[in-house]
Amino acid sequence: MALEHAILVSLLEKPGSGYELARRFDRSIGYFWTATHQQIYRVLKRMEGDGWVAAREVPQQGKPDKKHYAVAAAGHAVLDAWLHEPIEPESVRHDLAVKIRGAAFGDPSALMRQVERYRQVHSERLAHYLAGELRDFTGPDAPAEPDGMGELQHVVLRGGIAYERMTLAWLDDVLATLHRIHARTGH
Amino acid sequence: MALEHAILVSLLEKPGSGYELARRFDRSIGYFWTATHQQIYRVLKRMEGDGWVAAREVPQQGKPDKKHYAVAAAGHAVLDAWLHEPIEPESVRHDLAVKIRGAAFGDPSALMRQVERYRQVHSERLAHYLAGELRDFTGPDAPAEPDGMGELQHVVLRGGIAYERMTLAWLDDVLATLHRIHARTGH
DNA sequence: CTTGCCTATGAAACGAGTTGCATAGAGGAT
DNA sequence: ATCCTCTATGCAACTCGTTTCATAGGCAAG
Repeated sequence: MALEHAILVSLLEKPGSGYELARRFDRSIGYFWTATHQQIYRVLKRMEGDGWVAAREVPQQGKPDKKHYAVAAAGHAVLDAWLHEPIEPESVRHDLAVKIRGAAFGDPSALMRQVERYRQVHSERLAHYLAGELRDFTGPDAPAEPDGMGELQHVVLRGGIAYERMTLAWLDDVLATLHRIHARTGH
Repeated sequence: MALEHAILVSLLEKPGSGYELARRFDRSIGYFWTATHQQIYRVLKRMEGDGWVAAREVPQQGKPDKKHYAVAAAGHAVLDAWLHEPIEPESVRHDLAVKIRGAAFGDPSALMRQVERYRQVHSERLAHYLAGELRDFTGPDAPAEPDGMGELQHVVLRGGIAYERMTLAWLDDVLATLHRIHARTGH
């Protein structure tokens, strides 16, 4: 489990409240790591108890008070140790792959409609990534910070883009295969 | 949650015991869906109670008795209904992406070693997929079954191959980026 | 003026997945 | 002789993630 680490990285990139973190996990970070606000609040509280992060109460007008979090020295050490640990293999769980193999025992045309919708989602996600890349990394402001923070964010985004392109090409392959089978078994 | 559906598909492709299923989930099916024997036994028992699968006790000599499962009519109906449901977006959880962004606040060279090991794992996985493709789908026995079971298994495998190729190319990109940053910040 | 959304945090219950342990006989290795 | 591995199933405890609900003020739309 590494939600703690994802929170540490996000807070190092930019400190903020649990609520702000939850929104980031719905956006940029959420493309490769999902978390609900419940998880974030709970883990954040534990991390504060362990001294990984330090909270500062910020009174606000018109809005509820918020707790502003920043990474403490202990949290920094934890992250550094984690970077030295081996990368764990992702635990795969692809609904779609199961459905495709299941289509042999059901109605392939039913699946085709769902795959087309799914393809649309990934097509939009790719467009969104590309727009983000243009905005944040390929524009006139592509500064070479010494820490390489932006450069590393960019290479992760390029990974997302490569993933979406690969997925779209594969979904076309899937659709062609389903069509072929449907044409054969349909009559 | 769709472990039930993964089990149904696997049992339709070939009926068998919980133990056999667990081994399949460590092999072919495990490439896109992981499950331990604990989960499988528990879910299998529930599915039997719900009438989705039917069990048959098979006494064996020298080995413990086993329960041989096959999909019942109700299970077939459940699977068919599931195929009509929309495909849920995968919940992403990429340790590596978090680590890469974390490398901006730690030691990039520590991460490089881990990425190189990780690349090795994916390289081996690709080789394994390609060997499996050659063995099961590209050999002399590539029969056109009317139900398209093998064809659908093949397109899922092609997805795995495409994923590994994309990942390897991206990992090279990641390594080049880490090298660049390390060279810049190292001195 | 009431309904609904946004900010901001949190409790409680539930469900799914993981880990450790237990049983038990057959067979191979040291 | 002893240890390890494989087949085959299962219980119990635990962790992690999801869902539902609650509070509470401000703001905008109808």
